[in-house]
Amino acid sequence: MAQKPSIPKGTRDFTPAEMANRNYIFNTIKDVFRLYGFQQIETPAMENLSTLMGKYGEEGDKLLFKILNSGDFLNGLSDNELLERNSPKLTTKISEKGLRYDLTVPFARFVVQNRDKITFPFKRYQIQPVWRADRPQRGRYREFYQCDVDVVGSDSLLNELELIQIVDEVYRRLKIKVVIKINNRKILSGIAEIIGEAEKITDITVAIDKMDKIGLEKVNEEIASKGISQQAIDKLQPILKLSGTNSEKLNQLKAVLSYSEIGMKGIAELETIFGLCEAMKVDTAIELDLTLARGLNYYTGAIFEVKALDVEIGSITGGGRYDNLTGVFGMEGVSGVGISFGADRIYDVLNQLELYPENSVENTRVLFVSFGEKELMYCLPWLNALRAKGINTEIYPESAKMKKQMSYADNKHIPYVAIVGETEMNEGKVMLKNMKSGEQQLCTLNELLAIIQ
RNA sequence: GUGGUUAUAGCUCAGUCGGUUAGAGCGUCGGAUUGUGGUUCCGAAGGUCGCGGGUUCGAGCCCCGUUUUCCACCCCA
Repeated sequence: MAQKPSIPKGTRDFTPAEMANRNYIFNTIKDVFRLYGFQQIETPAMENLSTLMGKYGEEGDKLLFKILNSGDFLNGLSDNELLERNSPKLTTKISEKGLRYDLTVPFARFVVQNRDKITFPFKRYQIQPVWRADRPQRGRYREFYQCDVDVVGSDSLLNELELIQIVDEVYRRLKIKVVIKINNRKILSGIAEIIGEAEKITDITVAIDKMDKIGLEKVNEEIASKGISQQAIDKLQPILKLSGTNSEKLNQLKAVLSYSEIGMKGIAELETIFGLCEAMKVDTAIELDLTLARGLNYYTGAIFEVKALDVEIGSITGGGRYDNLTGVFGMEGVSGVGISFGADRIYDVLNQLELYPENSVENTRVLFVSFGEKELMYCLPWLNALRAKGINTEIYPESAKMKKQMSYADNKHIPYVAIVGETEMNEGKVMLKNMKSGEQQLCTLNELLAIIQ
């Protein structure tokens, strides 16, 4: 055998059956997005590296797939530069493009670049693959789809509400039980401020984000290792051990954060959002979770994460508010808030729970079986007529044996087979076989339509 | 990037202590059945045992390297 073909690690092929299931997810999500007035855009798979670099932290830069310049990419490089073996420095000289890492940064770029063509508040959705040079493992791929919805150019917390409603509706339709975890970056900032470590906020949030995984003790260890004083860590404890309902937690927080203006603002925002959700009777449980920090450093207000209740897979949706995302591209003062559905993880969840609907509408409804040139010419107008009625129809393209043609129909789960031979042609009919019951009858075109429609 | 793990037919996997010609199920193809699939029966094709090197009289099996798979960490959807 020749060399076995393969695909890059962390990437996947999708069979027709798998695509039917994936499209079910994408269509469900899309339908809900449109229901709330969001419009679709697309951006290129590759962006200039200058757009991407520095937006995801230094870790993110490493996880970017970089595209080698075309042609003689070593042209203009001195031998000295090559001998230095300084990869990051060399990278900037031999690669100027990279594959997108998420949809949010390209979207920010899009807004800045197309500001003359869009009306604010701009509500867009975007469903495209993103790429990360990560090491793949369960629920983690190097190529995966994100389904982003964002609103830019509006500070209103109504947007946060609508995003929560979208989450609520999407997972209701997909029949996945979830919990929405919510937090607010301003509260985290307030906490850092109160304990006197305002500038260590990132370290603190990264550490407490791991609360679920490694527990209180290890979180404290990690915080300490970042050079935060024991005194500050002590002050942090009551906050990490918060309990009760959302409003109980908020009240406890109010007591702790009363001297932090920003912290109190975060609390007020959360109270508003909870109030709105209650008024709108959002079904899904919403849980204030201070350990929710998320790595992306551009969130400034609400932070969301959605976890599936019945499957262990990490978060399947995440997002938040970022006050000045377009600022890095020279457009100040535009606030945005958005969330991203991880289609591939949702796909894994649905696979594990087998929650797909039965009807595969995309499938062929009728297969014509025929035995030769004459029969073929007889069938083709029938195919035209059925397709004109919007019925998915195909004909087996070779005059193969009946057994083979029937097996083909069977494997493709085609519910009806129309058999055409001498007898049928003489009568101007076809023999229609129901593949499930095995019954068959001679039909005119209208009789056939009546049966299969 | 760090640590561990895996690799045998298209797929899922057996393969004893290192011993002759590497097996099964499923799938594919052909036949039983020239116009009837899903069930059954018969038969066939399909392998550089991931790749490269080493140890040995002899390696799918042991050793080294490399690639790959999966898992944990980092990080994340």
